Amino acid sequence: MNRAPAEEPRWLTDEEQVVWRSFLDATRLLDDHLDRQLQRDAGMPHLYYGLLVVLSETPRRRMRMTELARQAKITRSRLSHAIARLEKNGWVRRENCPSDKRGQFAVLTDAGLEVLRQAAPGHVAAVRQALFDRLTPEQQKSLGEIMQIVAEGLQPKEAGADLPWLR
Amino acid sequence: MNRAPAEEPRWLTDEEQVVWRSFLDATRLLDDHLDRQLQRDAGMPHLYYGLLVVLSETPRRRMRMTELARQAKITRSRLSHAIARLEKNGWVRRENCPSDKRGQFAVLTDAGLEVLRQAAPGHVAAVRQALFDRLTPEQQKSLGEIMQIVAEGLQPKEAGADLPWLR
DNA sequence: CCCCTCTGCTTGAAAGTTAAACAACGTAGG
DNA sequence: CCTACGTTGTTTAACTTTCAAGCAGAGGGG
Repeated sequence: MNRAPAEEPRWLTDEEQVVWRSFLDATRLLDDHLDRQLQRDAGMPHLYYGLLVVLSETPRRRMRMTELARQAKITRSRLSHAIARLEKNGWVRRENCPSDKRGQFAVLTDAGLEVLRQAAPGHVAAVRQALFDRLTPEQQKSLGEIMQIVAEGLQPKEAGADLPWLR
Repeated sequence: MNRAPAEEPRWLTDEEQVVWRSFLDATRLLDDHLDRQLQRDAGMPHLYYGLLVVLSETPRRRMRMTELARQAKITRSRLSHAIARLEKNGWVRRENCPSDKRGQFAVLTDAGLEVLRQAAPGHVAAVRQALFDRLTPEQQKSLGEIMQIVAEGLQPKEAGADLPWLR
């Protein structure tokens, strides 16, 4: 049997600790801030807003469920519930996929596009004010590179990877 | 009456869009990843683990509820629920504050400390593997600076700020 | 064609979070 | 004192997310 190696783990250094805490604090606060802003101004959480945005940028304002889950980095289950709620609001409707009878499209309705148009300016302003306006161009660039690396690291190309939208 | 200015909002540039999407993707994936890791290895979500960590670093392994909420950047309501759950697990217990009869301390139990000890190595490893090991020292430094700025920007010192732990 | 497996998506229950209201205590001013 | 108001923490209900099945259609041998 495999005995656990029981080596002393590589704890975070003091500097790393500080970085990590700042990261947790910033993301928690930012998430909270944007969720609140959108709940107030658009009547939905940030994630749901993001789904509408993705749909709005798509050729016929529609996308297959799994693909939408992949873009949003969430599970299909979560997406199912979210779309159900957005459907109840009249902002999204479902359509069957002609080529695969199991498939569903989520389609952004006119009402959905309208809600987006209403909320977008306030939302961009909030994002700018909380993030971009506080950073130098170099920091913005650096942030982009870092986040790109982390995001890619967490969605490896290999088969069998534990990706939310495949759970 | 104030007429809305209705100026064209400053939309995100293409570069900013890319940065912002990467940020959302990375944080969403990382959150999911660590939540899963801790749910599997410690039987609790990341946030709850963080509460135990904070308590463990405190003089007598205890902290007032509001102060704990402030450190964790969450609402007192959320904390109340979280502590109730951790209490049910036997990892935290509540104690009355002698000097203020409204006050409560959350106290880390021995069992709580033990669960932390068990889970900590795996958790550090996960954080390293997903974040620190992928970044150069310069990037780590930059990330720290950026996150510090964002976090501070979202918790202004002025009275009347909408901070989660004061809601 | 049949069987088996895989894929796409949904469902219902449990767990976690939010928002609003509340009880109880502290505190400052009259 | 005593009143008014702020603070501390909890509670309820509504909402969101997760987890574990589950169902129906696609796909690939035999």
